[in-house]
Amino acid sequence: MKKITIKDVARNAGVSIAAVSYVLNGKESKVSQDTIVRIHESIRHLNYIPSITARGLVKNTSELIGVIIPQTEDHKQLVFENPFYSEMISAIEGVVREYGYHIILAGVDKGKTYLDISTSRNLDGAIIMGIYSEQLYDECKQANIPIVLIDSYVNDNSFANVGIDDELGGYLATKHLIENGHRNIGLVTGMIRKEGVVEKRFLGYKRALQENGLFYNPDYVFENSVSYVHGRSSGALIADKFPEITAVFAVADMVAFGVIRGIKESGKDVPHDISVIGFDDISMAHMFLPPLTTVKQQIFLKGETAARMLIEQIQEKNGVSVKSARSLIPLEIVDRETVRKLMN
Amino acid sequence: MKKITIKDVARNAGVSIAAVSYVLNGKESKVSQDTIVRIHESIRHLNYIPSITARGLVKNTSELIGVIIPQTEDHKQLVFENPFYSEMISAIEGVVREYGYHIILAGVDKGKTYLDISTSRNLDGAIIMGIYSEQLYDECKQANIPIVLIDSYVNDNSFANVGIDDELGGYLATKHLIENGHRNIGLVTGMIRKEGVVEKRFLGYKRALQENGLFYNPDYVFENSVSYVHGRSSGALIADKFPEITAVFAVADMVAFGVIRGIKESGKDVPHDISVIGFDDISMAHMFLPPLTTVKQQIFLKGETAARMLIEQIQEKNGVSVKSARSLIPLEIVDRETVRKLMN
DNA sequence: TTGTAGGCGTTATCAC
DNA sequence: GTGATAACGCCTACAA
Repeated sequence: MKKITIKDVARNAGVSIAAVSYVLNGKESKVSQDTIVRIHESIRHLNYIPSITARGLVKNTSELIGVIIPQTEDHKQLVFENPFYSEMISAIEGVVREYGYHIILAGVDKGKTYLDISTSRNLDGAIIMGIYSEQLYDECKQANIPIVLIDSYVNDNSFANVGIDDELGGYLATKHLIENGHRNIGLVTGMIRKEGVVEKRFLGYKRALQENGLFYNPDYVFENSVSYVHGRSSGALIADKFPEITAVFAVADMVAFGVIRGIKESGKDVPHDISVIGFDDISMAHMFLPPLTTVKQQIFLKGETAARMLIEQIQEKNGVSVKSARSLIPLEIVDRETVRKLMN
Repeated sequence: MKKITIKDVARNAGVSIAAVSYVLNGKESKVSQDTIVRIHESIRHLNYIPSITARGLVKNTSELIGVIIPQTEDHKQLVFENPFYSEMISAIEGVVREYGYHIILAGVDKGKTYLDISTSRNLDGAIIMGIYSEQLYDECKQANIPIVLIDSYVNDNSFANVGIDDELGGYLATKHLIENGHRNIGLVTGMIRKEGVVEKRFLGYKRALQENGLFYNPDYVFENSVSYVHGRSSGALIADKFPEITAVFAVADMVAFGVIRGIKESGKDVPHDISVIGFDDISMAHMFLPPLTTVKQQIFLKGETAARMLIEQIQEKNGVSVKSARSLIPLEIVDRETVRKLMN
């Protein structure tokens, strides 16, 4: 089955290759009405589909957008256990497709660096979710294509940026607990790294305590990884050894699920004995039992925004590149059934 | 920032373009030891990365694999609410990357057909999950590239195939319920379409009933969509109006979550009043409360297998293409806490 | 062993 | 309006 090319169309229509290319690229003003229809006919007849590859070679584009997402520790699979990422990708894919782009999904590997795939594939742009080593960002700069970062606090105006105010989120979550009468509030969290999302939430937690005259007790922060298992063991621990803790703030819904499980396994009830608030509002949050009270970030909107910003940057190749744009998605508490009002 | 090409490397190393190309393509036997090292040095020095695009043009490859996944009704987003797909994609991406391929994620749209993206991008292969219209499969055949179908019952040996024995799965689930003493078993399911995954599970359900001398009651099947919401309303309905039903088989874990929610909202308990078994064993199944009893299909293995089969097909371009391979992933009941043994 | 040159499918610049 | 033709970056006979 021979591949049919622009040449075939030209021959079939009895015109030059250039003519075909013109109508293909909307420069129909340069071609007579007559040939236009002849060409269109041939195209349909031959079922011709232009090769993006070939076009890319000359135009130096690929209509491809890289989406980098975190991987599990062992670098074996993408971090998809957390639906957070899939929801975002879904959003990204949707808008990007509108503009004729496709996304290429990749975890960054040991051997192949990001830069490799970016330049070898001639990516038109990239969206990077999560936090990585300095090295990655350096590579990104070298790649020299539009990039938007999601949920990153690197302060580099080579990149556009979309995220949320994580500090505020942590603050809101904790305040919500406090307003419901809780005084001893645990924090179950991943590793608190400088300038990381998790650190900000932690900071918000501390600020809320402080503003309300509560004592910050380091023993109440259970720091390990943003995972269900860590949540689960922490939940059990809290239920067993910290009877004074009446509420916990988990830095992600997945963690919160674990916490609730752990608490229940220790024979206590959520929210009767211990209240729990999560963060993210992944779609599972409202399906969970009991439905999870959480800090809602509009994941879908976040992905959409990132994609829109990227496309914009790609298409304005010429104009003043408004690189260092920064977009903050608003936050909001969704009060469901895992936080109980303490009366006393 | 000028893009550096093979030409630059050649010049820098003081050799011909061909020589560089040779060492790049492992035909080092055609080049002297001396030039090899010179070339390697230049490559590293210049930080040269070959363009897959350009290579693709001549070799007629793209090192790109299309992954087609279902979309929501409105065609606006990918069906990622169900983590089932993300888990599989993660698996696919992992193995495919090992071989230097990348995956391109796309929903099939109204305008752009699958064929469009396949030929315009020059895909090396594709993995298609789910069920589509005849038209898609026709297009696939035209595309004339290796394709493996996941969870499809189209009987066409142009395609390799990986799936599970859905009929058996439905049978196992139902039998498990029966073995636990249940007699009136509801089925909550998506649309039962000819030759669809869901139909098979339904058939298995019927067979189990029959083999155990139970009456198949059409009123007990709640057919609508494979979704949480449908599960939820069905659960409520069953709890309210069908007191004789003591167990339900939900054709997907997501549905089961909904069923359980619906039942609880109607003031009944799972599994005390009504038992529920799901299907898939997505990772959320064991995190749910109560942990879901379900038919485990090894989602990760499924994706991996599909990817491996595809790669194999792609790389054997020459040899007898073993297209119509079919791989069945084994099934197994995972007994957790949503099915109760009835004593009577 | 090394280099020259044609070609992969497009686009875009020129002459005609 | 139209059509050669030179790129784009790379691979690979074929010659040298």
